[in-house]
Amino acid sequence: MPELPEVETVVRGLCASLPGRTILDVRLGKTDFIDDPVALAERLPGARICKVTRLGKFVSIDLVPCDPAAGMAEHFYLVIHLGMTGQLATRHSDDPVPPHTHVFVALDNGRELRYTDIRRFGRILLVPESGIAAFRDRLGAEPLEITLAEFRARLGSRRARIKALLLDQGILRGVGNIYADESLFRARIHPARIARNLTQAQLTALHQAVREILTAAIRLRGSSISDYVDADGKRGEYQFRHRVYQRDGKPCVRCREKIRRVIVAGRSSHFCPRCQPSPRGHKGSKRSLNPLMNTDKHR
DNA sequence: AGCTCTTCCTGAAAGC
DNA sequence: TGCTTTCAGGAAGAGC
Repeated sequence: MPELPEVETVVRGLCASLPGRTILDVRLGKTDFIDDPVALAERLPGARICKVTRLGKFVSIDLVPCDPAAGMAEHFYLVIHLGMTGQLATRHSDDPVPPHTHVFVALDNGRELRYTDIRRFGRILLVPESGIAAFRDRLGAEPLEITLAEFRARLGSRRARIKALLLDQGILRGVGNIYADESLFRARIHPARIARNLTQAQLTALHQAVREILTAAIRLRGSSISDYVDADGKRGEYQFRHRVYQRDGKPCVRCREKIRRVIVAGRSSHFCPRCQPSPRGHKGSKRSLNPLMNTDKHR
């Protein structure tokens, strides 16, 4: 499932093949995951691809319309979220087409950009130049760029569970279930901890853990759990480095305790019960009869 | 404010 | 064996 490292890997692949190309034609299969399929089919042909970037888990393709008559044409952006099973790849037009391929963007070099998505949880939309700043702003901070001070400010005062906040794209953009669990394990923080009850040291550790985990995952071209492949159809290798994600029942690499899976914030969460101690008073551990035991010493 | 539930969708795996 | 059921999950929206 594509999260920041997977999308970053796809974007790097597309950067090698798309910029400078002109779009000749668009063909669409199922369109229920496309914001405005008519606009897509009308506006893409003739447009030139300037660059490809990542915005959290979104791929953003910067386009300039072909409009020789009207000199200064406004850029627009083809923005793609890969959802759970989305794949973006450039292929030769006569390469075999995998099932569930619903968007074909023909390029001026005999190749085409294809979007394949088994479950169609992905999204495709067009964003005008005038809307791209607002689109970016309603996403949270880039996890690889956020400073410690800003990280603390965004998370440290919240009453929600830390796992829910890590997954909230309006706070941090790009972290999903795999890297949230892996980051919390590295920082030794239980996923159900309330964010504002964490110590400054724990927030610092988490800030660093998120960046280290994401950086390491990008280096290994992401995690291939089921369907994920990059723009060249290649699988990632970070799944072999997972310490907790989908390792429930297996021994913790640090202490040999069995990794557990629980639902936190509606999502399956994997953690080591010994390395990531449960919050006081939370179900699973006996609630203390002494109310003083439930006060938070750290704030 | 933040939680749970539901919806979207398909294929894999479990259940019978 | 072959059918049916269950589950998984990113994000958004409803309702509490």
